[in-house]
Amino acid sequence: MLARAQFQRLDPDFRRQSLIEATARCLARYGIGGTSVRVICAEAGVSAGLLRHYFAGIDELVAETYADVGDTLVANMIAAADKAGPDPREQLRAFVMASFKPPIADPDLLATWLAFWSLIKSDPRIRELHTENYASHRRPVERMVAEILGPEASDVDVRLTAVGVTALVDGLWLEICLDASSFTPEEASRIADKWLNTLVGDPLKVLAD
Amino acid sequence: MLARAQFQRLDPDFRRQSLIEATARCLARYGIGGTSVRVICAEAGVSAGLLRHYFAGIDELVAETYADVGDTLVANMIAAADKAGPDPREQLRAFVMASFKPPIADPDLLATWLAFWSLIKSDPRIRELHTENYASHRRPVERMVAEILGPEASDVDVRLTAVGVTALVDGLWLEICLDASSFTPEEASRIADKWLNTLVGDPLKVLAD
DNA sequence: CCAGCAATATGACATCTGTATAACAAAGCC
DNA sequence: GGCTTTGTTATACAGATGTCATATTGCTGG
Repeated sequence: MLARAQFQRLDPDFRRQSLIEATARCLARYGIGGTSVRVICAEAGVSAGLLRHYFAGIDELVAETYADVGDTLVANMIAAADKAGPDPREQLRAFVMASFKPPIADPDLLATWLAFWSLIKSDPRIRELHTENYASHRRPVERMVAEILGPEASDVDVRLTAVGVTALVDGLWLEICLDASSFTPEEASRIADKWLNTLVGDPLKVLAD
Repeated sequence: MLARAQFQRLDPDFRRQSLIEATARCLARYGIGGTSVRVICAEAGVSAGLLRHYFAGIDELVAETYADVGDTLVANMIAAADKAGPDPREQLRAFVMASFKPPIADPDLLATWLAFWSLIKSDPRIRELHTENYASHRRPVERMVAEILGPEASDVDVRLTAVGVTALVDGLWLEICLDASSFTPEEASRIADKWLNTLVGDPLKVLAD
């Protein structure tokens, strides 16, 4: 009887990445409570012991998954902004609108995100990653806002405007992921447009009055 | 030797409530992953077996905690709105501003909330409670918005305006809880004020243009 | 084609989980 | 004061968890 190969020996980098992606799928599907070493490895089609061959433990794997998902997300949004051309106003608009359509407006993504957020309290590494990711999300917003408002705008104006943009986008994103039936992506875009016009419509001293 | 009383026999309603509050504290402090039957009961100063004397299981206890925390939250915000007097505009403003100050703007509360949200995917009861709580949060917003916009405003206008208010408030609340250093409650209020003026400044056809 | 290394699998481990069961004890009733 | 009720504890159990030590196995350089 011819013995079938019992496993495949793959490129280490590929295996690492496939474990990370399996973790993301599990977090999206089962939440943090249902995502264990064995569940992840089954999803990746791999024995449970292999996890510790590539990662110091499940906590490290989850952290690397956070970094991976977060980077992909920010990269997606920046790519959307870049595609909008050179006008910073159009860039910001594209950046914002990308949040209301797939793959960003996605209940699975929110579920994954919630799993990460729920670890911030207990896991210092996750807390660190969150701070980094949040900064790399806000940085481009502040850059675009600064360009739109022009050099006369104060730092406070820029900062608060960016905060306002981020807040509305996060809130709409949250709601549309939690309950897609409460409003459509187009409606979200209309709301966001109104808000953007208000915030960056008057080029001077928008919020610090 | 005089034997000390080994436990206290308390009013069932009181014990139930103390278990619920202990659960809320544990969720805030340790997250969903660190909140087990034994941890909750230790926090409540009670033996582990007692949980099942008052609740069908830990899932039910967590669900009741969700209902309790959610109701308290909504009640707080409605109380803030009521204290603002009869003008619906001032009511809405007070309702919104309450989100940026304690006890609503509180990292522990967000942590608790994240724990609940992370269960929506897997626990149908939690999903149900979320829908209810969300509705009871939006209902007063829509009521106030409708009063402000007046009878000429279409249902779509009212709905989308309420969505916009809720989204900005949620986003600002999220950010201020996650990182209190990024802006102050006063700054959040200024941003929200600007948004409210935009949304309900023009009494007609605000968003459906 | 063989040797040796590294990727992968296997099984065992202590610990923690939620729950079930039974013994205990505190308060109320007669 | 004894009895009943039931709030409360203690213990045990099966299963799941993360990790570890060890045994395989696939691949590659000679």
